[in-house]
Amino acid sequence: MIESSEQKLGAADIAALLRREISKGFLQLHDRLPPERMLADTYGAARGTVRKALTLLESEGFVETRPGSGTYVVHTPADTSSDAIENATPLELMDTRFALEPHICRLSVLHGRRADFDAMESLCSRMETLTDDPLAFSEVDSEFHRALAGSTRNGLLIWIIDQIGHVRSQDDWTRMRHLTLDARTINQYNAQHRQILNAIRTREPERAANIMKEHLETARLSLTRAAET
Amino acid sequence: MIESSEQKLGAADIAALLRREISKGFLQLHDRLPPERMLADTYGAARGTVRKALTLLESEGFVETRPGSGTYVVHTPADTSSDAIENATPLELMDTRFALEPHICRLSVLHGRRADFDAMESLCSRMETLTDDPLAFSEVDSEFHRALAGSTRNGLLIWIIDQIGHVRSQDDWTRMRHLTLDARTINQYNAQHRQILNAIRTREPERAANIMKEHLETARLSLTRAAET
DNA sequence: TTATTTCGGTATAATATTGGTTCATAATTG
DNA sequence: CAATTATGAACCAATATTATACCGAAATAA
Repeated sequence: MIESSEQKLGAADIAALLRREISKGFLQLHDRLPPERMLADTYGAARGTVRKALTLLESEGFVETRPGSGTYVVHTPADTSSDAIENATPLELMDTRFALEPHICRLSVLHGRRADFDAMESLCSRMETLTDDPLAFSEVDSEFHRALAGSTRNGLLIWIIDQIGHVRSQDDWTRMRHLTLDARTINQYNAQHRQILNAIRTREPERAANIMKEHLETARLSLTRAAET
Repeated sequence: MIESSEQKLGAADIAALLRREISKGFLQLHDRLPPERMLADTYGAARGTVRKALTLLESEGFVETRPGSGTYVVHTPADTSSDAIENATPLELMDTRFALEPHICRLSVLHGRRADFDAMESLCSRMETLTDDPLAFSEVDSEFHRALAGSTRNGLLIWIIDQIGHVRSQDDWTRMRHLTLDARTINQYNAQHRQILNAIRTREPERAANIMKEHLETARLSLTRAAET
């Protein structure tokens, strides 16, 4: 939660805590939860509140409660947020983008529509007003690359780009990324975005792909530059 | 509205912050947000402002607010995962492989080890004994491409290849795929696999990538050929 | 086996917390 | 300047939480 250090816990909060215990593996399949009265004690809540929390978890399919016996874990956590995404390194991400994005440019030439390009154009314009706000810039930058992927009309590719977008927003190294984003670099990015968009508009797939490669090379450089400091 | 350092937060800003909390997983599905009054306090805004932000998030479908109870997270962006994979078409998959696999060849040249190549070699040998068992062949074929991805040592790429491997095993069009796999086609694939592996072993990234493109083009052709029948 | 303890299931009334609303005032923006 | 937006306080209605008591099912010990 956001800042719930010393706050009275409600049923939803207790449910949230237990949900995390389960998906982190501290409470495993078929484990029995502590008795309601004990949970009430450890969380500093009344038994009725704990009971509501358990009812919530039961309706979500996490636990099963047997009268007279106890409450048991029934749900093995779905690996929604996969390790590969959470532990991906910046360099792994760069290599992946090197694989995907130039070809995405080619596909955009094939399948993109006027409206897609117009949307990307307006994103370019917005980015050009953000040369001294690295944080806002990189958010719009993500939107641009997402819009580019969207113009391929390829649901699978779009999904992949979305997934690795979650990597990009990973805390500890977006920070690193922002360190390297001075106004000069941002201007360079903006110019490259425009060139890519123009090449796609004029239906030059290889040129678009090549500029994208340059663009990624620029990004990789500023990344390694940041890693050295 | 450009400065992000230390400024009074508007409704849109607070909405953006909360949206980030949700998409980063700090606020998970079914979690209850802190009470409006507390949010107002932590963000240094009036309750009415927080309230506007929450209304925004509710109209975007991120949260749901229940009078007398609280505001709850009802949407996490990462849970759309399986749709894209389950509904991907064979052609979408081909385009995606066109994006990924040639570059994977290049990375394999950079990061692959002797043991990786030996493993791929033995897969090649096994495939060459399966010219008249399309089903077994395509299973080993998947293994080969997976092993190729593995040789990049890039966890993110490997994960992506694994994911789209689930697409390839989709029932109704593995059937379509097997229709096109006569002995002649399989022999062609086998030859291309060998060529790719050799190019990687001799450290020729571009040649490996180009043969992979040919390989995929061959696969695409036999796919469209199957679709016409 | 029986007796005892532990556990969840249920009920109740008083109290606390939460979102919903309104309004006059101050601040910010164009 | 005018217009929009944020503020802070008050009050209302809906809901949650608490504290307590008692019941029946299940596990445990004699």
